[in-house]
Amino acid sequence: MAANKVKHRSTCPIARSLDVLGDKWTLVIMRDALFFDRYTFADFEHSGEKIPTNMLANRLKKLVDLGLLKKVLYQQHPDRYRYEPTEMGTEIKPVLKSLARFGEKHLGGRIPL
Amino acid sequence: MAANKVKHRSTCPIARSLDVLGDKWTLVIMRDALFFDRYTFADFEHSGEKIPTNMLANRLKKLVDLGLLKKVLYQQHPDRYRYEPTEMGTEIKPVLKSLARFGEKHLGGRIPL
DNA sequence: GTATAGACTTTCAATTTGAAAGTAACTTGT
DNA sequence: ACAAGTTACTTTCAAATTGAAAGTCTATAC
Repeated sequence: MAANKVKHRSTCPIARSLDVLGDKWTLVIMRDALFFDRYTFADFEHSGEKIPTNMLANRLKKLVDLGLLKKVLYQQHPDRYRYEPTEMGTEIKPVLKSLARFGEKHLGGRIPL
Repeated sequence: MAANKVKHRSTCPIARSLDVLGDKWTLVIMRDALFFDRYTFADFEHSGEKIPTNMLANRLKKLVDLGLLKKVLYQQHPDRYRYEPTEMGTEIKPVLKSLARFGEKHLGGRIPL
């Protein structure tokens, strides 16, 4: 499922963004990658949001297919990869920032730590 | 389920926003209410995204409970209500705009019409 | 050879979603 | 008066998704 193979329900750019980002986990993973320097599977797994590992694996694969994250080899024997934001991935920041503003103002959210 | 009764998975404002907005339909409804002057059940139903009516009813209720939309009587005998954005509801606009930007740039989205 | 680590994958029950049909309250046309 | 239409849902139920838990795989360390 590459970015250009995603099925979109309409031509609306908002609906299209929601087709790929509109769920409970995808943007939380991007938050970790973009703002909290989390890169490995275990990093994301222990981010504090209790994402199930099968969901995490599924979403990481989706994000790589979409081109928002890329796998980078960081160790051999055994080969291990980190997930890093791509150029396109960094463009999710404005979405996360607007969500953060809304959450801070209306949902009592405070940045962890 | 009033806004202050929503269960949040963490204190992170991004995760909290996603707890209430992170699905396929919620923000599409806010898009219609905020940018396309759609107000009635039928308006939302026929917005072109083919939202099932049970999902629409469920999400409208949730959005009213959260305080992002309010029901306004627009006709009597039978009583009929329109859904209008609240002050708080208008603060979703930055989220929608950032999603629209991303969708336009990377997902081939164009505003319908 | 036993244990540990990291990164998943599998299994399966429970929850959510969506397609379709049904209900309810009232108005309009004949 | 009665049938048909309008608006706004609600119900039903099968299919898809989610999530908790356990299992797998590859390799190093002791």
